[in-house]
Amino acid sequence: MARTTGSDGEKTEAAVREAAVSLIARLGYEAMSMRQLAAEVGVQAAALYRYFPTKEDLLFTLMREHMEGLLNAWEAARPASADPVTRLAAYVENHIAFHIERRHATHVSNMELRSLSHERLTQILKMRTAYEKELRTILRDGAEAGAFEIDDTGLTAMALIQMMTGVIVWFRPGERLSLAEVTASYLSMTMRLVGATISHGTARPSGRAGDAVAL
Amino acid sequence: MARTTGSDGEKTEAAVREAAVSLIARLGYEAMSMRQLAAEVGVQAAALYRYFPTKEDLLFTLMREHMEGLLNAWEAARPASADPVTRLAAYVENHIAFHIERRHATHVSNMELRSLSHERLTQILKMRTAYEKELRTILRDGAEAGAFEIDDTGLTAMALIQMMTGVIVWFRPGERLSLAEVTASYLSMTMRLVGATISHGTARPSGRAGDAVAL
DNA sequence: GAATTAATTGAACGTTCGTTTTATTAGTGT
DNA sequence: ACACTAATAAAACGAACGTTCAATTAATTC
Repeated sequence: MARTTGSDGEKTEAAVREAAVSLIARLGYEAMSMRQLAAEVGVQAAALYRYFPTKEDLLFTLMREHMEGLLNAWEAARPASADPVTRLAAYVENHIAFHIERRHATHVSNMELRSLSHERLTQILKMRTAYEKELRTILRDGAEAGAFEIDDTGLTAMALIQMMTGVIVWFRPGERLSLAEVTASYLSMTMRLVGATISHGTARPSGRAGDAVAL
Repeated sequence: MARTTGSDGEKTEAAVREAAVSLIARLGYEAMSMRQLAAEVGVQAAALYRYFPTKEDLLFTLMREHMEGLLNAWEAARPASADPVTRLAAYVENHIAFHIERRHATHVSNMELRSLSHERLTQILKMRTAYEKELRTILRDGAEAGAFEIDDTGLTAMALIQMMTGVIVWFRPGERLSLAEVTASYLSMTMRLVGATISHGTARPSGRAGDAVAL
């Protein structure tokens, strides 16, 4: 046989991407075979090579677009305000919303870095560093303005990002906690962690707030 | 050829474990071949099967012993005191010390869970859950005693563990920060995050402390 | 409706994988 | 010195891997 009725390149490529993200997140990049991916899409393995020249190209494309999406989301969400507390809150809210929305893709981007070539790894890490730098800048500005009390800006940024990203490990939509509740809790924890002393306008979560922070 | 001069089963097995942890951490379980592992040990691939019946058995052994080590370390480090702040501090110190000391093994235990059979995965997760429960208990006790201010015990425990474990991603011994400095910073961040209000005896880190906590 | 292009199949290629089998040598107990 | 066991090498197994190629059909263009 050959071309099948109703076949459409764009649709197939989209299906491949979607299935790949899900399969790689579940099995891991090395454990997923091209034949497995093809079967998930409902196509023969050879057909995949019309859209991605190699398996690694497919992985890299998924990762690059994920990171670009993250940077774009922050670009769109970043507030005009110079108030560090507001900026930090926006960063936390955007980070959690984005990562919960794209749990599988985040998993792939965080776990499969070692399967990239050196050059492509560098490219992805550059984007990641740029994103983290945004947080460090907010923390430094806040510390200098006296709004935060922070030991070490770099260390605090890493701690916060790992804490927030970790949400994708245990959070399942529709379970005990809603996205809004989780976000509110993480916001509250973040503000305490950085010793925020200035309040901002976001609504309060379940009731308790910190001593040092009024949310 | 066959048995080589000076060959010793115990030494070979230890060398296999060590090399396996390092290789799996660097390449991933699926990407590491038994031949590669054998070459690292300086032996033929077939020799590995004298010590581990299958590749998955090897992985499972490494993981199980890592988790047992973690639980034992906490058992030994857990303070007799009932003071939640002291107990939380001990948990944080033990967690960071253990994970930095065994960065590679931690990486393996966190990243390669999906390569285990269902039954073995359950076994590892049971140990992990037991360890996390220790933290939840401390947090709940502290909250009930009024020593902590916590929104959600489970969520806070996950956030703390992910924050602390994340240290292995960026920490490199002998770089900018010492283990003691990192531990002190994480202790400080932890205490603020849980809204600790009671001080305890541990020495202060670099200078700044929180508003809510005096360390 | 013929020519062209797009999408896919089915079969095959060489390589590598985890694992098994058999043979051979080093060490150990007597 | 001799039997026995422990530790390995060497070779081979079938299966699965990523990828390529030629053939074939569906859709599109003119």
